[in-house]
Amino acid sequence: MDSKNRHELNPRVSADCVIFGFDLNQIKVLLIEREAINGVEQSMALPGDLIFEGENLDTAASRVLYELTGLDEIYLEQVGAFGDPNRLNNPKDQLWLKAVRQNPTERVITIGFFSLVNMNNYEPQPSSFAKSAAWIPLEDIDELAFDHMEILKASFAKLQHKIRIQPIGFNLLPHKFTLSQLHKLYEVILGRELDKRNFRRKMLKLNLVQSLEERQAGVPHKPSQYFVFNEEKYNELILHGFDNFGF
Amino acid sequence: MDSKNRHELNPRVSADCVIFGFDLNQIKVLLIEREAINGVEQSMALPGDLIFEGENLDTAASRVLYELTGLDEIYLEQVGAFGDPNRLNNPKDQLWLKAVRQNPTERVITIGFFSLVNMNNYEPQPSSFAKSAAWIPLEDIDELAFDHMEILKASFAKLQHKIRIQPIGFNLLPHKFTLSQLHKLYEVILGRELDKRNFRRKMLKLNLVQSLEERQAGVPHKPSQYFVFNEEKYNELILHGFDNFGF
DNA sequence: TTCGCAAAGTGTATATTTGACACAAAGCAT
DNA sequence: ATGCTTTGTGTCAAATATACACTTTGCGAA
Repeated sequence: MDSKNRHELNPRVSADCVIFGFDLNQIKVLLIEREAINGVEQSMALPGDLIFEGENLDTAASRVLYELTGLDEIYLEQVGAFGDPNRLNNPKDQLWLKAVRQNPTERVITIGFFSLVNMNNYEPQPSSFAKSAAWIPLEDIDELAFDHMEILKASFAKLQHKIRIQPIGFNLLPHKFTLSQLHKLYEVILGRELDKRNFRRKMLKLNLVQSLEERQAGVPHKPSQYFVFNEEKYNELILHGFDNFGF
Repeated sequence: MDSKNRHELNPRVSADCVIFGFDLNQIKVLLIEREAINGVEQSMALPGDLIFEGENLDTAASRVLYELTGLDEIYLEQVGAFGDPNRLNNPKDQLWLKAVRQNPTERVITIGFFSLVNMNNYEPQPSSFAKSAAWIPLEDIDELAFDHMEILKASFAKLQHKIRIQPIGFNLLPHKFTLSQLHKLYEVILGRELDKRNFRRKMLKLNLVQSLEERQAGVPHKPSQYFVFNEEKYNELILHGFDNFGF
Protein backbone atom coordinates (compact mmCIF):
# COMPACT_ATOMS: atom_id res chain seq x y z
CA MET A 1 0.00 0.00 0.00
CA ASP A 2 1.35 3.42 -0.84
CA SER A 3 0.76 5.30 2.37
CA LYS A 4 0.58 8.78 0.88
CA ASN A 5 -3.12 8.84 1.67
CA ARG A 6 -4.31 7.19 4.83
CA HIS A 7 -7.46 9.24 5.32
CA GLU A 8 -10.35 6.98 5.96
CA LEU A 9 -12.83 6.79 3.19
CA ASN A 10 -16.25 8.33 3.78
CA PRO A 11 -18.08 7.68 0.56
CA ARG A 12 -21.62 7.56 -0.67
CA VAL A 13 -22.93 4.06 -1.22
CA SER A 14 -25.31 3.14 -3.98
CA ALA A 15 -27.17 0.06 -5.10
CA ASP A 16 -27.20 -0.73 -8.81
CA CYS A 17 -29.44 -3.40 -10.29
CA VAL A 18 -28.95 -5.54 -13.32
CA ILE A 19 -32.50 -6.46 -14.21
CA PHE A 20 -32.66 -9.42 -16.56
CA GLY A 21 -35.63 -10.30 -18.70
CA PHE A 22 -36.29 -12.96 -21.34
CA ASP A 23 -38.51 -12.34 -24.34
CA LEU A 24 -38.63 -16.06 -25.23
CA ASN A 25 -35.83 -15.46 -27.63
CA GLN A 26 -33.05 -13.56 -25.98
CA ILE A 27 -31.91 -12.14 -22.68
CA LYS A 28 -32.54 -8.47 -22.20
CA VAL A 29 -31.43 -5.99 -19.59
CA LEU A 30 -33.43 -3.06 -18.33
CA LEU A 31 -31.33 0.07 -18.73
CA ILE A 32 -32.05 3.67 -18.07
CA GLU A 33 -31.28 6.38 -20.54
CA ARG A 34 -29.51 9.53 -19.51
CA GLU A 35 -30.14 12.77 -21.30
CA ALA A 36 -27.45 14.31 -23.46
CA ILE A 37 -25.31 16.89 -21.63
CA ASN A 38 -24.19 19.87 -23.74
CA GLY A 39 -25.09 17.89 -26.78
CA VAL A 40 -22.92 14.95 -25.77
CA GLU A 41 -24.86 11.71 -25.90
CA GLN A 42 -24.54 9.80 -22.62
CA SER A 43 -24.13 6.07 -22.25
CA MET A 44 -27.00 4.12 -20.82
CA ALA A 45 -26.76 3.03 -17.22
CA LEU A 46 -27.99 0.45 -14.77
CA PRO A 47 -30.83 1.65 -12.61
CA GLY A 48 -29.55 2.51 -9.18
CA ASP A 49 -29.74 4.94 -6.34
CA LEU A 50 -27.86 6.06 -3.31
CA ILE A 51 -28.63 4.09 -0.19
CA PHE A 52 -30.38 5.91 2.62
CA GLU A 53 -29.60 6.15 6.31
CA GLY A 54 -31.11 3.25 8.16
CA GLU A 55 -31.72 1.32 5.00
CA ASN A 56 -30.57 -2.21 4.39
CA LEU A 57 -28.50 -2.93 1.30
CA ASP A 58 -31.02 -5.44 0.00
CA THR A 59 -33.87 -3.15 0.83
CA ALA A 60 -32.29 -0.37 -1.17
CA ALA A 61 -32.00 -2.63 -4.17
CA SER A 62 -35.62 -3.72 -3.81
CA ARG A 63 -36.61 -0.10 -3.61
CA VAL A 64 -34.75 0.77 -6.80
CA LEU A 65 -36.50 -2.10 -8.49
CA TYR A 66 -39.86 -1.16 -7.14
CA GLU A 67 -39.61 2.52 -7.94
CA LEU A 68 -38.52 1.76 -11.45
CA THR A 69 -40.87 -1.05 -12.34
CA GLY A 70 -43.56 -1.18 -9.69
CA LEU A 71 -42.58 -4.80 -9.18
CA ASP A 72 -42.38 -6.33 -5.77
CA GLU A 73 -41.15 -9.64 -4.40
CA ILE A 74 -38.69 -10.10 -7.18
CA TYR A 75 -35.76 -12.48 -7.31
CA LEU A 76 -32.80 -10.41 -6.22
CA GLU A 77 -29.27 -11.37 -5.41
CA GLN A 78 -26.21 -9.45 -4.40
CA VAL A 79 -23.29 -9.74 -6.76
CA GLY A 80 -20.75 -7.77 -4.78
CA ALA A 81 -19.28 -4.39 -4.06
CA PHE A 82 -17.59 -2.31 -6.70
CA GLY A 83 -15.48 0.58 -5.65
CA ASP A 84 -12.52 1.29 -7.84
CA PRO A 85 -11.45 4.86 -7.05
CA ASN A 86 -11.32 5.52 -10.78
CA ARG A 87 -14.73 4.19 -11.53
CA LEU A 88 -16.18 7.65 -12.17
CA ASN A 89 -13.27 8.92 -14.20
CA ASN A 90 -14.19 8.57 -17.83
CA PRO A 91 -14.90 11.87 -19.60
CA LYS A 92 -18.57 11.31 -20.34
CA ASP A 93 -19.29 10.30 -16.79
CA GLN A 94 -17.44 13.30 -15.44
CA LEU A 95 -19.48 15.55 -17.64
CA TRP A 96 -22.63 13.97 -16.37
CA LEU A 97 -21.62 14.07 -12.74
CA LYS A 98 -20.76 17.76 -12.97
CA ALA A 99 -24.17 18.42 -14.42
CA VAL A 100 -26.23 16.53 -11.88
CA ARG A 101 -24.37 16.18 -8.58
CA GLN A 102 -23.55 18.71 -5.93
CA ASN A 103 -20.29 17.02 -5.25
CA PRO A 104 -19.20 15.38 -8.50
CA THR A 105 -15.82 14.19 -7.28
CA GLU A 106 -17.02 12.42 -4.19
CA ARG A 107 -16.19 8.77 -4.16
CA VAL A 108 -19.08 6.36 -4.53
CA ILE A 109 -19.01 2.69 -3.75
CA THR A 110 -21.73 0.66 -5.27
CA ILE A 111 -23.27 -2.65 -4.38
CA GLY A 112 -24.29 -4.56 -7.46
CA PHE A 113 -27.37 -6.76 -7.56
CA PHE A 114 -29.03 -8.77 -10.22
CA SER A 115 -32.67 -9.57 -10.48
CA LEU A 116 -34.80 -11.72 -12.70
CA VAL A 117 -38.19 -10.55 -13.82
CA ASN A 118 -40.95 -11.76 -16.03
CA MET A 119 -40.93 -9.21 -18.81
CA ASN A 120 -44.68 -9.48 -19.28
CA ASN A 121 -45.20 -7.88 -15.92
CA TYR A 122 -43.56 -4.62 -16.82
CA GLU A 123 -43.56 -2.18 -19.69
CA PRO A 124 -40.69 0.35 -19.56
CA GLN A 125 -41.79 3.82 -18.58
CA PRO A 126 -40.39 6.91 -16.91
CA SER A 127 -39.95 6.76 -13.14
CA SER A 128 -38.58 8.77 -10.26
CA PHE A 129 -34.98 8.18 -11.25
CA ALA A 130 -35.15 7.49 -14.92
CA LYS A 131 -36.71 9.75 -17.52
CA SER A 132 -36.80 6.68 -19.67
CA ALA A 133 -35.95 3.06 -19.55
CA ALA A 134 -35.67 0.31 -22.13
CA TRP A 135 -35.10 -3.40 -22.48
CA ILE A 136 -31.83 -3.82 -24.35
CA PRO A 137 -30.67 -7.17 -25.69
CA LEU A 138 -27.71 -8.32 -23.64
CA GLU A 139 -25.71 -8.97 -26.79
CA ASP A 140 -26.04 -5.39 -27.95
CA ILE A 141 -24.65 -3.83 -24.82
CA ASP A 142 -21.03 -2.90 -25.17
CA GLU A 143 -20.76 0.33 -23.26
CA LEU A 144 -22.35 1.58 -20.08
CA ALA A 145 -21.84 4.44 -17.68
CA PHE A 146 -19.28 4.25 -14.85
CA ASP A 147 -18.25 0.68 -14.10
CA HIS A 148 -21.67 -0.67 -14.94
CA MET A 149 -20.31 -2.86 -17.69
CA GLU A 150 -18.21 -4.64 -15.11
CA ILE A 151 -21.22 -5.09 -12.87
CA LEU A 152 -23.23 -6.42 -15.77
CA LYS A 153 -20.54 -8.92 -16.69
CA ALA A 154 -20.20 -10.14 -13.13
CA SER A 155 -23.96 -10.43 -12.86
CA PHE A 156 -24.37 -12.41 -16.02
CA ALA A 157 -21.53 -14.70 -15.04
CA LYS A 158 -23.26 -15.32 -11.76
CA LEU A 159 -26.54 -15.96 -13.50
CA GLN A 160 -24.92 -18.44 -15.88
CA HIS A 161 -23.37 -20.20 -12.99
CA LYS A 162 -26.34 -20.23 -10.71
CA ILE A 163 -28.87 -21.41 -13.23
CA ARG A 164 -27.01 -24.70 -13.39
CA ILE A 165 -27.45 -25.19 -9.67
CA GLN A 166 -30.75 -23.64 -8.71
CA PRO A 167 -33.96 -23.38 -10.68
CA ILE A 168 -33.92 -19.61 -10.77
CA GLY A 169 -34.63 -19.50 -14.48
CA PHE A 170 -38.34 -19.82 -13.77
CA ASN A 171 -38.33 -16.25 -12.53
CA LEU A 172 -37.73 -15.13 -16.10
CA LEU A 173 -40.70 -17.01 -17.49
CA PRO A 174 -44.45 -16.54 -17.29
CA HIS A 175 -46.26 -18.57 -14.68
CA LYS A 176 -47.11 -21.18 -17.26
CA PHE A 177 -44.63 -21.97 -19.94
CA THR A 178 -43.71 -24.69 -22.39
CA LEU A 179 -40.69 -26.93 -22.15
CA SER A 180 -39.40 -25.46 -25.38
CA GLN A 181 -39.41 -22.03 -23.83
CA LEU A 182 -37.54 -23.32 -20.81
CA HIS A 183 -35.15 -25.12 -23.10
CA LYS A 184 -34.48 -21.99 -25.12
CA LEU A 185 -33.94 -20.03 -21.92
CA TYR A 186 -31.23 -22.41 -20.81
CA GLU A 187 -29.61 -22.29 -24.20
CA VAL A 188 -29.39 -18.54 -24.40
CA ILE A 189 -28.14 -18.20 -20.85
CA LEU A 190 -25.56 -20.92 -21.13
CA GLY A 191 -24.62 -19.84 -24.64
CA ARG A 192 -24.68 -23.30 -26.16
CA GLU A 193 -27.06 -25.81 -27.64
CA LEU A 194 -28.62 -28.42 -25.45
CA ASP A 195 -30.06 -31.56 -26.97
CA LYS A 196 -33.83 -31.29 -26.89
CA ARG A 197 -34.57 -34.83 -25.82
CA ASN A 198 -31.88 -34.93 -23.20
CA PHE A 199 -33.01 -31.60 -21.81
CA ARG A 200 -36.61 -32.77 -21.48
CA ARG A 201 -35.64 -36.07 -19.99
CA LYS A 202 -33.57 -34.37 -17.30
CA MET A 203 -36.15 -31.74 -16.44
CA LEU A 204 -39.01 -34.19 -16.29
CA LYS A 205 -37.09 -36.67 -14.19
CA LEU A 206 -36.54 -34.03 -11.52
CA ASN A 207 -40.26 -33.39 -11.25
CA LEU A 208 -39.63 -29.69 -10.92
CA VAL A 209 -42.24 -28.91 -13.52
CA GLN A 210 -45.81 -30.03 -13.45
CA SER A 211 -47.78 -30.39 -16.63
CA LEU A 212 -51.12 -28.68 -16.96
CA GLU A 213 -54.02 -29.97 -19.00
CA GLU A 214 -53.89 -26.80 -21.02
CA ARG A 215 -52.07 -26.59 -24.32
CA GLN A 216 -51.04 -23.77 -26.59
CA ALA A 217 -53.76 -22.53 -28.90
CA GLY A 218 -53.66 -20.73 -32.21
CA VAL A 219 -50.16 -21.77 -33.17
CA PRO A 220 -49.60 -23.03 -36.70
CA HIS A 221 -48.06 -26.29 -35.55
CA LYS A 222 -48.56 -28.96 -32.96
CA PRO A 223 -49.58 -27.13 -29.78
CA SER A 224 -47.28 -27.43 -26.84
CA GLN A 225 -48.25 -28.51 -23.39
CA TYR A 226 -48.03 -25.93 -20.62
CA PHE A 227 -46.15 -26.49 -17.41
CA VAL A 228 -45.79 -24.70 -14.08
CA PHE A 229 -42.85 -24.66 -11.73
CA ASN A 230 -43.28 -26.77 -8.62
CA GLU A 231 -41.50 -25.02 -5.79
CA GLU A 232 -42.46 -27.53 -3.12
CA LYS A 233 -40.79 -30.25 -5.11
CA TYR A 234 -37.67 -28.11 -5.30
CA ASN A 235 -37.49 -27.66 -1.56
CA GLU A 236 -37.95 -31.38 -1.16
CA LEU A 237 -35.14 -32.06 -3.60
CA ILE A 238 -32.81 -29.76 -1.71
CA LEU A 239 -33.38 -31.76 1.44
CA HIS A 240 -32.35 -34.88 -0.43
CA GLY A 241 -29.10 -33.22 -1.39
CA PHE A 242 -29.99 -31.98 -4.86
CA ASP A 243 -27.07 -30.00 -6.01
CA ASN A 244 -27.19 -29.17 -9.68
CA PHE A 245 -28.98 -29.84 -12.92
CA GLY A 246 -26.07 -31.43 -14.65
CA PHE A 247 -25.83 -28.96 -17.53
CA MET B 1 -39.64 1.45 2.00
CA ASP B 2 -40.62 3.49 4.98
CA SER B 3 -39.74 6.97 3.88
CA LYS B 4 -39.27 8.47 7.30
CA ASN B 5 -35.58 8.76 6.62
CA ARG B 6 -34.45 9.60 3.15
CA HIS B 7 -31.09 11.11 4.01
CA GLU B 8 -28.43 9.60 1.87
CA LEU B 9 -26.09 7.34 3.67
CA ASN B 10 -22.53 8.53 4.13
CA PRO B 11 -20.86 5.70 6.00
CA ARG B 12 -17.41 4.44 6.68
CA VAL B 13 -16.48 1.39 4.67
CA SER B 14 -14.33 -1.38 5.98
CA ALA B 15 -12.82 -4.59 4.64
CA ASP B 16 -13.03 -7.68 6.83
CA CYS B 17 -11.13 -10.83 6.02
CA VAL B 18 -11.95 -14.40 6.81
CA ILE B 19 -8.53 -16.03 6.72
CA PHE B 20 -8.76 -19.79 6.44
CA GLY B 21 -5.99 -22.17 7.32
CA PHE B 22 -5.69 -25.96 7.42
CA ASP B 23 -3.56 -27.78 9.99
CA LEU B 24 -3.81 -31.10 8.10
CA ASN B 25 -6.65 -32.03 10.36
CA GLN B 26 -9.17 -29.24 10.52
CA ILE B 27 -10.04 -25.86 9.08
CA LYS B 28 -9.04 -22.91 11.22
CA VAL B 29 -9.80 -19.24 11.02
CA LEU B 30 -7.48 -16.46 12.01
CA LEU B 31 -9.29 -14.23 14.51
CA ILE B 32 -8.17 -11.23 16.44
CA GLU B 33 -8.78 -10.88 20.12
CA ARG B 34 -10.18 -7.70 21.57
CA GLU B 35 -9.28 -6.62 25.06
CA ALA B 36 -11.91 -6.68 27.78
CA ILE B 37 -13.69 -3.36 28.27
CA ASN B 38 -14.59 -2.51 31.86
CA GLY B 39 -14.04 -6.11 32.73
CA VAL B 40 -16.43 -7.34 30.06
CA GLU B 41 -14.83 -9.98 27.89
CA GLN B 42 -15.21 -9.11 24.20
CA SER B 43 -15.99 -11.54 21.41
CA MET B 44 -13.28 -12.28 18.92
CA ALA B 45 -13.47 -10.61 15.56
CA LEU B 46 -12.40 -10.94 11.98
CA PRO B 47 -9.36 -8.88 11.11
CA GLY B 48 -10.40 -5.81 9.21
CA ASP B 49 -9.83 -2.13 8.78
CA LEU B 50 -11.47 0.93 7.39
CA ILE B 51 -10.77 1.54 3.73
CA PHE B 52 -8.74 4.60 2.83
CA GLU B 53 -9.32 7.35 0.34
CA GLY B 54 -8.05 6.37 -3.06
CA GLU B 55 -7.76 2.73 -2.07
CA ASN B 56 -9.28 -0.13 -3.99
CA LEU B 57 -11.53 -2.54 -2.12
CA ASP B 58 -9.32 -5.49 -2.95
CA THR B 59 -6.22 -3.54 -2.12
CA ALA B 60 -7.62 -2.72 1.28
CA ALA B 61 -8.24 -6.38 1.96
CA SER B 62 -4.73 -7.28 0.84
CA ARG B 63 -3.39 -4.61 3.11
CA VAL B 64 -5.30 -5.96 6.12
CA LEU B 65 -3.92 -9.37 5.35
CA TYR B 66 -0.42 -8.09 4.88
CA GLU B 67 -0.35 -5.94 7.98
CA LEU B 68 -1.66 -8.78 10.09
CA THR B 69 0.37 -11.65 8.74
CA GLY B 70 3.15 -10.20 6.65
CA LEU B 71 1.86 -12.39 3.84
CA ASP B 72 1.66 -11.17 0.31
CA GLU B 73 0.18 -12.52 -2.89
CA ILE B 74 -2.43 -14.51 -1.08
CA TYR B 75 -5.56 -16.03 -2.52
CA LEU B 76 -8.28 -13.51 -1.83
CA GLU B 77 -11.83 -13.30 -2.97
CA GLN B 78 -14.65 -10.91 -2.30
CA VAL B 79 -17.69 -12.44 -0.66
CA GLY B 80 -19.93 -9.41 -0.69
CA ALA B 81 -21.05 -6.31 1.14
CA PHE B 82 -22.64 -6.44 4.55
CA GLY B 83 -24.40 -3.42 5.84
CA ASP B 84 -27.37 -4.12 8.04
CA PRO B 85 -28.02 -0.87 9.93
CA ASN B 86 -28.24 -2.91 13.13
CA ARG B 87 -25.01 -4.71 12.65
CA LEU B 88 -23.26 -2.75 15.38
CA ASN B 89 -26.11 -2.90 17.83
CA ASN B 90 -25.39 -5.70 20.23
CA PRO B 91 -24.43 -4.59 23.75
CA LYS B 92 -20.88 -5.88 23.77
CA ASP B 93 -20.12 -4.28 20.44
CA GLN B 94 -21.59 -0.97 21.56
CA LEU B 95 -19.44 -1.04 24.65
CA TRP B 96 -16.41 -1.65 22.54
CA LEU B 97 -17.24 0.99 19.96
CA LYS B 98 -17.73 3.60 22.66
CA ALA B 99 -14.35 2.76 24.06
CA VAL B 100 -12.38 2.87 20.84
CA ARG B 101 -14.10 5.04 18.25
CA GLN B 102 -14.53 8.77 18.06
CA ASN B 103 -17.92 8.32 16.50
CA PRO B 104 -19.32 5.07 17.83
CA THR B 105 -22.76 5.37 16.26
CA GLU B 106 -21.63 6.05 12.73
CA ARG B 107 -22.82 3.50 10.27
CA VAL B 108 -20.22 1.20 8.78
CA ILE B 109 -20.61 -0.94 5.74
CA THR B 110 -18.16 -3.71 5.36
CA ILE B 111 -16.93 -5.65 2.40
CA GLY B 112 -16.23 -9.26 3.33
CA PHE B 113 -13.37 -11.23 1.80
CA PHE B 114 -12.04 -14.66 2.34
CA SER B 115 -8.49 -15.77 1.87
CA LEU B 116 -6.67 -19.05 1.97
CA VAL B 117 -3.25 -19.29 3.49
CA ASN B 118 -0.71 -21.95 4.20
CA MET B 119 -0.61 -21.99 7.99
CA ASN B 120 3.06 -22.86 8.02
CA ASN B 121 3.88 -19.47 6.61
CA TYR B 122 2.53 -17.55 9.54
CA GLU B 123 2.65 -17.72 13.30
CA PRO B 124 0.03 -15.52 15.01
CA GLN B 125 1.50 -12.44 16.61
CA PRO B 126 0.48 -8.91 17.52
CA SER B 127 0.19 -6.43 14.68
CA SER B 128 -0.85 -2.89 13.98
CA PHE B 129 -4.52 -3.61 14.41
CA ALA B 130 -4.60 -6.61 16.66
CA LYS B 131 -2.92 -6.90 20.02
CA SER B 132 -3.21 -10.59 19.51
CA ALA B 133 -4.43 -13.07 16.98
CA ALA B 134 -5.09 -16.79 17.03
CA TRP B 135 -6.03 -19.66 14.78
CA ILE B 136 -9.39 -20.93 15.98
CA PRO B 137 -10.93 -24.17 14.72
CA LEU B 138 -13.89 -23.31 12.54
CA GLU B 139 -16.08 -25.73 14.46
CA ASP B 140 -15.46 -23.94 17.74
CA ILE B 141 -16.56 -20.53 16.54
CA ASP B 142 -20.09 -19.75 17.58
CA GLU B 143 -19.94 -16.07 18.35
CA LEU B 144 -18.10 -13.16 16.81
CA ALA B 145 -18.24 -9.40 17.03
CA PHE B 146 -20.68 -7.37 14.90
CA ASP B 147 -22.03 -9.36 11.97
CA HIS B 148 -18.79 -11.24 11.55
CA MET B 149 -20.48 -14.57 12.11
CA GLU B 150 -22.62 -13.90 9.10
CA ILE B 151 -19.58 -13.00 7.03
CA LEU B 152 -17.84 -16.15 8.20
CA LYS B 153 -20.78 -18.34 7.26
CA ALA B 154 -21.08 -16.76 3.84
CA SER B 155 -17.35 -17.16 3.31
CA PHE B 156 -17.26 -20.79 4.26
CA ALA B 157 -20.27 -21.52 2.08
CA LYS B 158 -18.46 -19.90 -0.80
CA LEU B 159 -15.33 -21.87 -0.06
CA GLN B 160 -17.28 -25.13 0.05
CA HIS B 161 -18.84 -24.30 -3.21
CA LYS B 162 -15.78 -23.07 -5.00
CA ILE B 163 -13.49 -25.88 -4.03
CA ARG B 164 -15.64 -28.20 -6.10
CA ILE B 165 -15.09 -26.08 -9.16
CA GLN B 166 -11.62 -24.64 -8.93
CA PRO B 167 -8.48 -26.07 -7.41
CA ILE B 168 -8.19 -23.39 -4.78
CA GLY B 169 -7.63 -25.92 -1.99
CA PHE B 170 -3.95 -26.00 -2.84
CA ASN B 171 -3.59 -22.56 -1.32
CA LEU B 172 -4.23 -24.12 2.06
CA LEU B 173 -1.50 -26.72 1.74
CA PRO B 174 2.28 -26.59 1.80
CA HIS B 175 4.00 -26.45 -1.55
CA LYS B 176 4.51 -30.18 -1.46
CA PHE B 177 1.85 -32.35 0.04
CA THR B 178 0.60 -35.90 0.03
CA LEU B 179 -2.58 -37.07 -1.59
CA SER B 180 -3.88 -38.09 1.79
CA GLN B 181 -3.50 -34.54 3.00
CA LEU B 182 -5.35 -33.25 -0.03
CA HIS B 183 -7.99 -35.89 0.49
CA LYS B 184 -8.47 -34.93 4.10
CA LEU B 185 -8.69 -31.27 3.12
CA TYR B 186 -11.55 -31.98 0.75
CA GLU B 187 -13.30 -34.07 3.36
CA VAL B 188 -13.20 -31.44 6.06
CA ILE B 189 -14.25 -28.66 3.76
CA LEU B 190 -17.08 -30.58 2.18
CA GLY B 191 -18.07 -32.09 5.49
CA ARG B 192 -18.39 -35.65 4.25
CA GLU B 193 -16.30 -38.70 3.57
CA LEU B 194 -14.88 -39.25 0.13
CA ASP B 195 -13.79 -42.70 -0.94
CA LYS B 196 -10.01 -42.83 -0.92
CA ARG B 197 -9.54 -44.73 -4.15
CA ASN B 198 -12.08 -42.74 -6.07
CA PHE B 199 -10.60 -39.50 -4.84
CA ARG B 200 -7.12 -40.46 -5.95
CA ARG B 201 -8.27 -41.75 -9.28
CA LYS B 202 -10.09 -38.53 -10.04
CA MET B 203 -7.24 -36.27 -8.94
CA LEU B 204 -4.61 -38.20 -10.80
CA LYS B 205 -6.63 -38.41 -13.97
CA LEU B 206 -6.85 -34.62 -14.12
CA ASN B 207 -3.07 -34.34 -13.96
CA LEU B 208 -3.37 -31.37 -11.67
CA VAL B 209 -0.83 -32.81 -9.30
CA GLN B 210 2.63 -33.91 -10.20
CA SER B 211 4.41 -36.51 -8.15
CA LEU B 212 7.89 -35.80 -6.84
CA GLU B 213 10.55 -38.40 -6.30
CA GLU B 214 10.61 -37.45 -2.66
CA ARG B 215 8.66 -39.37 -0.05
CA GLN B 216 7.76 -38.73 3.54
CA ALA B 217 10.47 -39.67 6.03
CA GLY B 218 10.31 -40.59 9.68
CA VAL B 219 6.70 -41.66 9.72
CA PRO B 220 5.85 -44.93 11.47
CA HIS B 221 4.12 -46.37 8.44
CA LYS B 222 4.54 -46.60 4.72
CA PRO B 223 5.84 -43.20 3.63
CA SER B 224 3.68 -41.25 1.30
CA GLN B 225 4.74 -39.76 -1.96
CA TYR B 226 4.87 -36.00 -2.23
CA PHE B 227 3.09 -34.04 -4.92
CA VAL B 228 3.04 -30.47 -6.13
CA PHE B 229 0.21 -28.57 -7.75
CA ASN B 230 0.58 -28.02 -11.47
CA GLU B 231 -0.92 -24.67 -12.32
CA GLU B 232 -0.05 -24.80 -16.00
CA LYS B 233 -2.07 -27.96 -16.34
CA TYR B 234 -4.97 -26.23 -14.66
CA ASN B 235 -4.95 -23.34 -17.09
CA GLU B 236 -4.80 -25.83 -19.93
CA LEU B 237 -7.78 -27.71 -18.51
CA ILE B 238 -9.80 -24.52 -18.29
CA LEU B 239 -9.27 -23.88 -21.96
CA HIS B 240 -10.66 -27.33 -22.68
CA GLY B 241 -13.78 -26.44 -20.75
CA PHE B 242 -12.96 -28.01 -17.40
CA ASP B 243 -15.71 -27.04 -15.12
CA ASN B 244 -15.69 -28.96 -11.90
CA PHE B 245 -14.10 -31.82 -10.03
CA GLY B 246 -17.22 -33.88 -9.76
CA PHE B 247 -17.36 -34.05 -5.97
C1' DT C 1 14.76 -60.11 15.01
C1' DT C 2 10.31 -60.39 14.78
C1' DC C 3 5.80 -58.74 15.46
C1' DG C 4 2.34 -55.43 15.49
C1' DC C 5 0.68 -51.07 14.13
C1' DA C 6 -0.67 -47.50 11.10
C1' DA C 7 -1.24 -45.32 6.95
C1' DA C 8 -0.21 -45.77 1.79
C1' DG C 9 -1.37 -47.55 -2.31
C1' DT C 10 -3.89 -50.22 -5.72
C1' DG C 11 -8.26 -52.71 -9.32
C1' DT C 12 -12.66 -54.35 -10.53
C1' DA C 13 -17.45 -54.91 -11.14
C1' DT C 14 -21.96 -52.57 -11.20
C1' DA C 15 -25.11 -48.91 -11.54
C1' DT C 16 -26.02 -44.44 -13.22
C1' DT C 17 -25.64 -40.72 -16.24
C1' DT C 18 -24.55 -38.53 -20.40
C1' DG C 19 -24.63 -37.72 -25.28
C1' DA C 20 -25.78 -38.67 -29.93
C1' DC C 21 -29.25 -39.37 -33.05
C1' DA C 22 -34.35 -39.47 -36.49
C1' DC C 23 -39.03 -39.73 -37.32
C1' DA C 24 -44.14 -39.53 -36.46
C1' DA C 25 -47.97 -36.35 -34.73
C1' DA C 26 -50.61 -32.09 -34.57
C1' DG C 27 -52.41 -27.83 -36.12
C1' DC C 28 -52.63 -24.07 -39.27
C1' DA C 29 -52.32 -21.88 -43.89
C1' DT C 30 -52.60 -22.31 -48.62
C1' DA D 1 -55.08 -32.25 -49.79
C1' DT D 2 -50.54 -30.61 -49.27
C1' DG D 3 -46.87 -28.32 -47.09
C1' DC D 4 -44.89 -26.02 -43.28
C1' DT D 5 -43.47 -25.71 -38.60
C1' DT D 6 -42.80 -27.13 -34.05
C1' DT D 7 -43.88 -30.80 -30.60
C1' DG D 8 -42.85 -34.93 -28.65
C1' DT D 9 -40.75 -39.39 -28.13
C1' DG D 10 -36.78 -44.06 -27.38
C1' DT D 11 -32.53 -46.50 -27.79
C1' DC D 12 -27.85 -47.56 -27.70
C1' DA D 13 -23.00 -46.73 -26.65
C1' DA D 14 -19.69 -44.31 -23.89
C1' DA D 15 -18.35 -42.16 -19.80
C1' DT D 16 -18.69 -41.57 -15.08
C1' DA D 17 -19.78 -42.64 -10.27
C1' DT D 18 -19.91 -45.74 -6.54
C1' DA D 19 -18.86 -49.51 -3.60
C1' DC D 20 -15.60 -52.35 -1.78
C1' DA D 21 -10.60 -55.25 0.64
C1' DC D 22 -6.11 -56.55 0.66
C1' DT D 23 -1.00 -55.91 0.21
C1' DT D 24 2.97 -52.84 1.09
C1' DT D 25 6.10 -50.12 3.77
C1' DG D 26 8.48 -48.36 7.65
C1' DC D 27 8.74 -47.66 12.45
C1' DG D 28 8.81 -48.98 17.23
C1' DA D 29 8.14 -52.20 20.98
C1' DA D 30 8.85 -56.57 22.81
